[in-house]
Amino acid sequence: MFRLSKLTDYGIVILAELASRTLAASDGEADSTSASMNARELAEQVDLPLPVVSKVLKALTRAEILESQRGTKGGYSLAQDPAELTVSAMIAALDGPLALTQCSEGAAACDLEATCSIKNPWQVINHVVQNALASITLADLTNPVFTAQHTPLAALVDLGRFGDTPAREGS
Amino acid sequence: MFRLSKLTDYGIVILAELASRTLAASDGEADSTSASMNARELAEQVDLPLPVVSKVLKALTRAEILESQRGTKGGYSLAQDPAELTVSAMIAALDGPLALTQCSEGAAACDLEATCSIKNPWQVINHVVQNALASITLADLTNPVFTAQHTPLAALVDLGRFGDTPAREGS
DNA sequence: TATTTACAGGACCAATTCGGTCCCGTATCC
DNA sequence: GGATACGGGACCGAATTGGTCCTGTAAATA
Repeated sequence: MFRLSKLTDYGIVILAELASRTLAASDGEADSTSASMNARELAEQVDLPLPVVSKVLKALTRAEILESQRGTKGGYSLAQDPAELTVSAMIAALDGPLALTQCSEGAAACDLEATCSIKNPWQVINHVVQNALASITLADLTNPVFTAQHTPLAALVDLGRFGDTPAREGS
Repeated sequence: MFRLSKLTDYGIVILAELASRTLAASDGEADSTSASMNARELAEQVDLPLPVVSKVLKALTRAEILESQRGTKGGYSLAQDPAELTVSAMIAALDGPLALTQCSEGAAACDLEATCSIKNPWQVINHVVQNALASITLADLTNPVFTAQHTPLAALVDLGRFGDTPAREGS
């Protein structure tokens, strides 16, 4: 069904939570100090079982998207500026690298090589999707413009269209 | 791992085969008459088990991407102009509608509603990906520009605007 | 330094999904 | 009427996935 795993879904929700906390706490200095929350707090906040949240957090830490602090006052905090952290990176951290099709995984993974005439195009598709996902950052996700209920999504939606696709101007 | 199913993969290979046949046969009139091939021929051509190919063909027919002809001289042919048939449509036909996350599937599918602050952005992401996939057509896939081995993919990648390396990626 | 808190890393299992096969029905051609 | 081919599912084994749990290690506090 071409969907990403629940873990990834959770992960992004969690990151969004952390990002909004960070935003709420410090104003001027965005990436210097991120809010720190431990697994339990986050689990409550997001209303998911602790073990699950914990699992996700570990994975994100391993991917260096989060930083962890052990001990009594331990917890997790963002390791990157939300504006630099792309959706594509989050997905890669939790779901593994984007690989829509066998062919695109690597050299000999696809045994249709001989007859498959569109090997390359698949890679192209991968790239297009990859880039689409790389064009959205965590900051975008927590941006009130998007969180509002009935927003002119159109702006961002058009983003994906190839003719006009500014929106990523901020880079 | 955020990949689409093998069935979809096969489907696109099959469609590409059919499209290139069509292209080879008729020149001027692109969509008026599409090449017709039966399941067995296609299976051989693509080097996949007949039952599998057959399954894919049925699904594509149901989605009205292909037209079928029964009987002795039966077979399948493209129901649409390759230039009009998008990758997104092919995927939808074989993998179901694009729905990256529970939230985006429909109203009450997601029980995190209360706490999930990024419901809407997920939909945005869906759309962005959707549009990325809608920007590539079957005709593109059979275009020699793409099928050539080491092609300037850059062209298409840039197509996505997002530039080759989204600046953010390399951070 | 002993104790408590919290993360790290896996092992593990149940449940779902996916890939692939098969079968029976119907339409078309000869 | 017989042969060919598509149509629609049922079905099953295999591979993932979602979720839990357990053992270790690091940090803070008394």
